Amino acid sequence: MKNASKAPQPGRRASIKDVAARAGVSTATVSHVFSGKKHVNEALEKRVRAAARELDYSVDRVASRLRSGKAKVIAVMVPDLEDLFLSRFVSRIEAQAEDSGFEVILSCSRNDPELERTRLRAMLAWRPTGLVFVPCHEELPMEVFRDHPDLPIIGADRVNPSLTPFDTVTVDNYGSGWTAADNLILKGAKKILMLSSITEIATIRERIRGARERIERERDVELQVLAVGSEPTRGAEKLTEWFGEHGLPDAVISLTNVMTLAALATFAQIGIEAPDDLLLIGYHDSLWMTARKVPITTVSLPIDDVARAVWQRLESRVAGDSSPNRNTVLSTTLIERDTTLGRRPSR
Amino acid sequence: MKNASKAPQPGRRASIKDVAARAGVSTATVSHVFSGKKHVNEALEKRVRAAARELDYSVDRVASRLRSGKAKVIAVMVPDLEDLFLSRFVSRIEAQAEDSGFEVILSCSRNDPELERTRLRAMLAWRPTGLVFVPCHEELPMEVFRDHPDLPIIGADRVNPSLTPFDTVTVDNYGSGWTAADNLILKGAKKILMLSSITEIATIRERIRGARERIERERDVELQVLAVGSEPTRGAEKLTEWFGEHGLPDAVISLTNVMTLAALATFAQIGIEAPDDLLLIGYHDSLWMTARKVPITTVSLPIDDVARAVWQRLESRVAGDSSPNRNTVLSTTLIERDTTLGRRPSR
DNA sequence: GGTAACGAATTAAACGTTTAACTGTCAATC
DNA sequence: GATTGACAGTTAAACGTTTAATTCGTTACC
Repeated sequence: MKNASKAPQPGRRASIKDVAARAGVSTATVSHVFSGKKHVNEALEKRVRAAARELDYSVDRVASRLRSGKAKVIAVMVPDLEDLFLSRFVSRIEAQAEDSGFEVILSCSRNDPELERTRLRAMLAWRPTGLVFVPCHEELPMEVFRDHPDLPIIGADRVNPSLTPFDTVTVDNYGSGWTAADNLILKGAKKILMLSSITEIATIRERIRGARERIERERDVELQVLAVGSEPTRGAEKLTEWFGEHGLPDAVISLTNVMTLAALATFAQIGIEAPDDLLLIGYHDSLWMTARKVPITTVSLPIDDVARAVWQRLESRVAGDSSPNRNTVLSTTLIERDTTLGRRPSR
Repeated sequence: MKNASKAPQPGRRASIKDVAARAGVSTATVSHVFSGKKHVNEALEKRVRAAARELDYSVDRVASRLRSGKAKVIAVMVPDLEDLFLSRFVSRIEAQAEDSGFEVILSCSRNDPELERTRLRAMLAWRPTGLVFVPCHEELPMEVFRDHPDLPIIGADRVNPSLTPFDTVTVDNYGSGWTAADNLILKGAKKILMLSSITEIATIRERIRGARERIERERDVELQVLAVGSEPTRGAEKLTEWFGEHGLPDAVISLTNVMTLAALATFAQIGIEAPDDLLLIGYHDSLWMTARKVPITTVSLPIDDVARAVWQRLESRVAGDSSPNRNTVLSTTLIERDTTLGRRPSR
């Protein structure tokens, strides 16, 4: 008879008590073995581990978190997981979190403030260590945060730093619009069209504002903005329509990836081509933009840097940093490719 | 003096006890108010809610889960979150989960079996209700699953149904390869090149096997396979090299999205074009493939259906369905566009 | 008026851990 | 050979909920 084997109830999972009983030690010792917080005799440790294996025991993090109050979990809330920027952002945050030993709980508000509120509430009920939050609306769900006064929160991307009572990391959308417009103006564009899905998103509005303020410095340049919804084929139709009414502009700035596709589809359909017939700048650089006969000039957003900065800030807050909120703004890069080249010699 | 207000400790979060004390009721009543499992007098309920609001109380799901044993949480493990298929898959699963009131914890193995093992262990320590698992390797981490014998698991996509002791939902990769090859053969292709990043992934191998078996039925058609790694520019170089050595094939089947980009980059660089100089079929239909002058023929993978089937299976398992494991295989669609058109009349 | 039946609220025992406080044991120090 | 300290292990009390069992009061019924 080698073990004081008290078999656990048939259906139940083995708990620390079962392991302790089987190994003939106290539950405290078992806990010490698995948490490594106190040294235990080698022979004992072996016995404990053996017992655990035989019972298919594994620590229940829920109980552990309840008692100790500590758990390495961060919550991530984004408005749209299909968005290229956001899905990559989530991927990066996830990687950093895991490398630092954090678990990730994920939620998506699908651009619905009401959903955002309820899902946020549900996530935070798990008492995560921190929250990475990309809001879907300027109106933040403050009552939810009020219920969690000590929760470190880092806002990212679609956030208005000046309205946000926590750290933020954003991209210089204003500057990117300015730069794009500036580039086109220098190439002699007089009539510029900005193409967006919707203009309700803060980041998009900033891009437009940047371009507009640059253009206001010129007397003979005009800026138009066309919002066509997020459906690319429908967008292409609307753009065609617009071209019919207003004539071809000198340049198009498409404010999202999908809008660039809509623009290209339109161009192909009505038989015009950048840079011969107009100039084109897209937003959010992506592999397919370079693998074409005429690679596309784009504004590249520093996703990886945003993720890094967010994580860094979060780790520092979690570690107890209580300095005033900081707004980190990262700048974009205009990657100049063929669609903004000077007109090519021969057509 | 309207309330027996016993203020909670300064730093501490308010617990159910604090709320109970402040509202002058028992903790059970507070619990009933928030869980809705038992009716409580309207006036009392009001008092409880008021007290909760004043104390910024919200239920601690961790404690609740510990006591009740129930929690609606599902774990999701995928090998790569930047992959278009997988990130969309995760998005869909997440949406379905949330709609059914489940929380999602997410982890990414980054194609590393060791990471997969440890992260899986960490996730499952939270005792989720179910697991959606896209493995990174044929060798499944069975010991981890052994520790959680009652956990419903659904394997998806990169999984070999015949080696898997749980439900699976996969795509008919074999059939897709067969169909693609068949299509090209009917158009007279004699020399077909399959372009992949790596051939270690089960799904990729199946696609190749499908094409190979179709081609073996012909006496005068040959199939070559070229693996060029997952870096697109490096891939383009290798492909150029290959063209130099072996001459142009009649058709290229690029087995991933990124490989399609590598192929297009190569074509652009050496000045050839589909379908004039060779035919091209890509995998994984994506918006940018249609918004070109010559839209690309692709094998479309039914991601949304996969996600739906996975979720359906999971819900049924969670509900107690103990029927034998089922392997669901969804078929792909070849969307024929311009890159496999018969040679165009004029060049 | 007595009792049965019911509903609403309370009591107190869990759930599976961690951990402060405690008990031995053994070796080192004077 | 007492005293001290260090170390290894145990005891038992939490952590914040849920919930079975219980109490109490009210109403309904004969």
